[in-house]
This record gives sequence, structure tokens and C-alpha cells, in this order.
Amino acid sequence: MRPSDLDRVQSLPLFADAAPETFRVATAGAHLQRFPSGTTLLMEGDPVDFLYVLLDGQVELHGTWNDRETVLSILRPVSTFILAAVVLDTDALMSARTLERCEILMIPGDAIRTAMRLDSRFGMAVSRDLAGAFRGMVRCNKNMKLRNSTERLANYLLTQRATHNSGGTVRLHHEKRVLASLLGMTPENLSRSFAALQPYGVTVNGSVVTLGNLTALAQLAKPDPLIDNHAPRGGDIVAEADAEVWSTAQGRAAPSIVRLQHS
Amino acid sequence: MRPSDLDRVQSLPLFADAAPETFRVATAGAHLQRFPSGTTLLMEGDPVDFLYVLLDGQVELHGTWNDRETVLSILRPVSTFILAAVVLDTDALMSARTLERCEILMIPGDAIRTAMRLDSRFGMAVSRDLAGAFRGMVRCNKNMKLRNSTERLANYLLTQRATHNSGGTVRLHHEKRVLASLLGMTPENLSRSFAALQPYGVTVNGSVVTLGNLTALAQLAKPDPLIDNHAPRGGDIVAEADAEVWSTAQGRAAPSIVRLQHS
DNA sequence: CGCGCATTTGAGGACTGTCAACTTCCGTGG
DNA sequence: CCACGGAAGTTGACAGTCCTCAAATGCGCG
Repeated sequence: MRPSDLDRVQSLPLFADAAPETFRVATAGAHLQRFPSGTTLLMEGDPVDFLYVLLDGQVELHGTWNDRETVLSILRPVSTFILAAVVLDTDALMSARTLERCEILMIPGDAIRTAMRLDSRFGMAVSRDLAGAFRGMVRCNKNMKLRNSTERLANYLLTQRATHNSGGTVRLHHEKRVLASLLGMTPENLSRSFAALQPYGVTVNGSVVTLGNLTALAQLAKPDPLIDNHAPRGGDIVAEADAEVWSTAQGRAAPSIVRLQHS
Repeated sequence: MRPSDLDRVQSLPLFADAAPETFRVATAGAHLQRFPSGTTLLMEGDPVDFLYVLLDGQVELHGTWNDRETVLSILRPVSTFILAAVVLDTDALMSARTLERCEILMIPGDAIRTAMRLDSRFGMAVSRDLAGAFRGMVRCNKNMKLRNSTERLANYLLTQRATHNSGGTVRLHHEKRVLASLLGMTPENLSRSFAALQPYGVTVNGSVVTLGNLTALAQLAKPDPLIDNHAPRGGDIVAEADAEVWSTAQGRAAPSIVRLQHS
């Protein structure tokens, strides 16, 4: 493992606050591994022996049921995953698959749990990480239940723009079919949703999306800090769900939804 | 606060492992409060000053956006809520409202965060609680994205039966409109879903649901331990999301879903 | 240059939401 | 004890959203 990799791991919110000793113990038993694209790192239902730290590449977390599959989250470096299962020393609820060539640090779960017991500051960092992940999932749920697919796409685009601070252009970092699943729709409907956003200044060119009328788009999307996390990547904000958990599912106008009565 | 209440709080997984001193400090600044039905305890976006411990009654967590509202979770005693926001000392993502008369212990957030720093075993309990909550939300997401509304209802019924160990009968503990929102559909569609389950031996009589043909129902529902948490309430299983986060939202056959290709 | 795969487009159907009317249930008050 | 009023729940008709299947288009890579 290159020293620069160690630095990157140590700069993770998870370890930034930990005692040097804690960090040393945790990474001592760790090993760095490279995986080709399309590799399944972990299957849902499997026991989890390692905490994964994505140092380079892209990983997708997905779930399956009854011959159906859906993407729940897309991770980019540097971020950890499967922490909840490690803390509880239990089976994974999501499968993990590389979307491209990846460099991943694997830290034995035992080491993590031991470090939590010995270093309360590290334990707090774990709690903060999990709290952020939980809130990310809550946002995802709200996004899914309260918005229809076009609204989800519009907000996704605005969020991408905000987090990457890219002027009027957003670059899609994964296949559209993966994005569609993450946003809770079929690839066909993602195409149609893009088309539906054309009147709002959105034009697509391969993986480059141009947002020509931010005002109009925002008017449709109605972004909400309680759903969309517009924090810039790598900012000094308390890391809260740095993964793309953008929500998913159909949710037309939003089923379980009840029109608020302004009584 | 009655001594019996203290016992119940201490028996929570969150405190069971904590040092007596930790427990004393945390509960010293706490106060027990009673709320009538329909009281809003907390609005999304509000700063969170207390960790809430529901000792009696029923609380609903919901989210709103653009004049729409959806129930994200229903809590029953004894459970804590808003822990993630307390840990991060940030705003709430969900509003909390009592569904009936409630008895709630409110512990200052400062006390919780201090206790985490001083008692690593308590910190670990917090981590386990959050990990369980996170996994509950993941289950909810999978439920929403991978199943249609009737499948969600069927699995909800089977889960209720399992957790309450009630023979062939399930008692609905909340209004059907609330259940509908939790399951991600409209009240009208909940009615229709119940009707659709009639061929599978399901009959409804007010708040009492009879499951007349568990085999057939399970064949339709295809319950999955990686989505449905069939752990009996109050069991000695590591508490993992004891809330009804049953999922929600429409999700017909499941949008973002891709038929698995058995290549 | 051509094959293969991702993406797009079109047509049709399934699932779900909306609206309105009706029934049932329940608590209040007579 | 019964009648009434209101809310919850149900049912029906209809519309909208989304999925499915199939075909066409476009793009990348060998």
C-alpha cells in the first residue's frame, strides 16, 4: 500500500479523529486489493468479514428479490461501505459490485469492532458515519415516496451540478441503465424523463447533460435540503452520506402520499 | 418518573451495556413528558435538542415535500428515535407526531454525546442502534423498489403475524390510512390490495385481519429475511430496527428494477 | 467496416392515483 | 337508549404514471 493511500484513508472522516494507535491497529491487518470492472465483491446474505474502503473506482450497492434487482447506492472514492453489517457482525443486506476497475482497502471487521471498544473517539466517528448513512437512506426514501420519476431526475441533475460545482454541465459518471435503476425507473423511462426535461433547458449528449435554464429546472424540481444533499464533495461539512443514494423507485406523484390539507 | 420507567429505559439495547454511571448521567437531565394524540413533537428541519425515548403510545415519523406527505416509520414502545440527528447535532429529516396518547422520555442531546465520549461501550451501543436503523431503512428501500403494493401488504401482514406470534390473526395497530402511507400507497389502493389478497385467504374485519391460508399468502408474498425483519418483538436478537419502517411507496413491479438475466 | 451493446422510440398494458359517491363506524348529545 | 354528525373506509369510474415488449437508432470497439 502506497503511503499516499494511507493518507487518503486517514483523511476519511471515519479515521480523522481516531487515535494514531487506533489507526495503526486497524490498518495493520488490512490489505489493499484491486478488482476488475463487474466484480461482485459481496453478495447480500453473506456474512461480512471486512470493512471496505473504496480508494479508487466506482462501486454499486444493489439489492435483489424475486428475480428483480435494483441499485440502492453508487459509491465513489474515498468512502467506506458495509459498515453497518460490520458493526453488528451480521449478514449484508446489499450486494456490492464494481462498476469499473477498483482499488479497495479491506479492513478486518474484528479490528474495527476492537478499535471501537478501545477508542471512544473512533467509536463516535463510526456513529457519525452510520448516522450519516442512515440519513442518506431516509433522504432516499423521501425522494422515492414523495416525487415522481421526472422530479427525481431533475433533482439528481441539480444535485450533481451543485456537488461538482460544474457550471451548466453535468457529466453522468455511470451507464444510464445504472442511473435509471438508482433513480427508481427503467432505462426507457429515464430516456423519456430526459425528453420531458427538454422544455426546462435540459439537453443530453451522450454522458454530458447541459442545464440551459437552471431557474426553470429548479422551479420544476423544487430541491429541498431535507431530501437533496447539496453539500459539495470533499467539503468540510460533516460527512453525511457521501454516497449517491439518490433514491430510486417509481413513485409517480407519490403514492403513500397525502395531499396536505391547509386547514 | 416511576422507577419502573427507568427500568424500561435501562433495558433498552441502547443502555443495557452502558456503565451505570453513564446511564445515571444521561437520565439525570432527562424529563418524562406526556403528549395527547396528534401532537407534533418535532418538525423536519428543526434542530434536535433531545433524544426521544417512547415509553408508551405510538409515534409516527413522516416527511413532507411540495404539499405531499408520507409516513416513513411507526414506532411502538420501547424505542428511541431521532438518534442520528442527535449524534450529528443537526436538523431533523423527519417530523414526529403522536398517533395516540404518549409517554416520552426526553434526554438532552448533549448528555448523549458526552456519554458517547466518556463510555466507549455506550458509544458502541449507539453505533449498533444506528446500524440497525440504517439497515431498517435499507430494507424499506428494497421493499419499495422491488415490490408492488399488494406484495408489500402481503409481506407486511406476514411480518406482523410473525413478530406478534399471533396465530392466524393480525391486529392492525393504526388507522388504515396511516398504514397505507407507510406501505406507500393511497388508502383507496390499500382497500383494493386487501381485496386482491382475498383469494389468498385474507379477510378483513375492521382492524382484525385473518390469514386463512398462510401457505398461499407466503407463496405470493415471497418473504425474504433480507427485506422483512421477522424477528419477534422483545426477542433477544440484536435489536435491528424495531420500528415499522415497512416501506412505503408505490413501486409497481419495481421500476428501477431489472429482470435478472440468468446468463 | 461491422458487430454488439447501450440507448432511444413507439405502442400497449399494468399499476396506481384522483375524484366522487356511498357505506360503515364511532362518539356526541339529545 | 337512540339519533345524529363526522370521519374513516370502501367502491366505482377515470386518468396519469410507469412498465413491458419490440423495433429502430446510435455508439464504441475490435
